[in-house]
Amino acid sequence: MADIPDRRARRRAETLEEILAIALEVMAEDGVAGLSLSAVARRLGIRPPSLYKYFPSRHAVYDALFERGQRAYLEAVLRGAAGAEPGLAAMAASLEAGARWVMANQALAQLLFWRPVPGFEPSERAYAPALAVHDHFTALTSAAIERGELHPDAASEEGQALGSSLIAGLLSQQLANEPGAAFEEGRFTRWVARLPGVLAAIYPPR
Amino acid sequence: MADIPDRRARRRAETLEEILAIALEVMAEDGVAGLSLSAVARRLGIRPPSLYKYFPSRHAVYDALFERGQRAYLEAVLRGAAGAEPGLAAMAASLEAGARWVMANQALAQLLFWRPVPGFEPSERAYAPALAVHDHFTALTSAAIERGELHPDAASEEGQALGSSLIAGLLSQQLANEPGAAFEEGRFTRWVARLPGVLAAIYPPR
DNA sequence: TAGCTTAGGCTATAGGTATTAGCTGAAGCT
DNA sequence: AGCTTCAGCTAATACCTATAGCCTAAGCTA
Repeated sequence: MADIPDRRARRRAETLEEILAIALEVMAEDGVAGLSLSAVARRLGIRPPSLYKYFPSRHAVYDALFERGQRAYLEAVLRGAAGAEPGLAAMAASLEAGARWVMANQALAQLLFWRPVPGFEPSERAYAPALAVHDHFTALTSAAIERGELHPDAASEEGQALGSSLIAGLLSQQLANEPGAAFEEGRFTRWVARLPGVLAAIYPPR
Repeated sequence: MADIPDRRARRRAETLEEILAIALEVMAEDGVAGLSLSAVARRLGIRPPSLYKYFPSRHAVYDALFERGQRAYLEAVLRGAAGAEPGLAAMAASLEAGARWVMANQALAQLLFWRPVPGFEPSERAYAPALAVHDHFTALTSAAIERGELHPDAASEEGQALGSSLIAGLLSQQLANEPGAAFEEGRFTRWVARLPGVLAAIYPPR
């Protein structure tokens, strides 16, 4: 009773997970915008309309994936910083952890950061973790400034814009040009570890 | 006779142009991957199958747009550099001209640089101008090095990777976050003019 | 000018997609 | 034991790309 509080709900949750996992498979094969509910249903062994018992629309599937993706990315970025000395070292660790996550979850990353699906706009709820990621990097920047590793201007709006563009640029280039390369060998990902140094060169302390 | 060498061919070419122009409109409204030949036919006032007299497939339309886009971008980038002093000044002018082109042709730029259409791979012919763009920026870098504005390492593979990531990052962030902003006001595009300075900070001469 | 060719439109059709409506059997609850 | 509800189903609508084949008029040629 308390052991199996709601059998049906559990089975339902399992099926839901299965659907999302298959959707990721399909996206990895056919591209993010190429996700087809019919293909998902086929692989799951049911008819397409039955999927609508779980998600009200194709966009709802994207939204669920978007939310899980943002959460997972946030967690990766936070865990990356956790073990490191605060300041630029933590920033380097966090950026690298995030970049590794992106390279390991390319289809999902494209959905999160490039919005390649025509009519899809994530819900506020799904977008929330992205704000936490932003706050996290703002905090890392502030810590680096306090430690005298960066000029205070690095925390300005323009500094944040440049910082986010740096990592976004490296990853978008890596995904577009060498999606299969290992993190250590990627022409672009190899720069990730040096990104805090780049930032320090542009915003030298004092 | 020599005046109107082939009337039919001219009309055909006109219709072809019209189709591509409408396709751009549709892409701007419904997203790059949301291009529908039926919508194009509807706006042109013909039935969808008639479009196949002009293009053998939807991908062929993308390919024609891709080629024209690459050509136009190449021209923008070359013209930008043309009036400027060689070296970093020319690089700044060229980057800015390219960035302005991207912001003015967002749908096309997404097709060119982000490949958001599931099965679409541009033909070699359509891709050719992209190689010229690459060569152009390599030449600009070399000139800057010769003038003592950059360290020779800027011409290395890793230097080129960073340079292309810098501009790609700024533009992808601008398009994703403030697609409607004017070039001068964009939080990210405002960095474009300072990009050569950034490069010089990372690869200081001597 | 008369006749032939063909480009560029059309309809019909096949097979794919998302989505809605409504039926049904069985699982689970009371 | 009976009731409820859930999770599947089929059928149908309204799109989409793409192919096959018809038909007309524009344009070329004898």
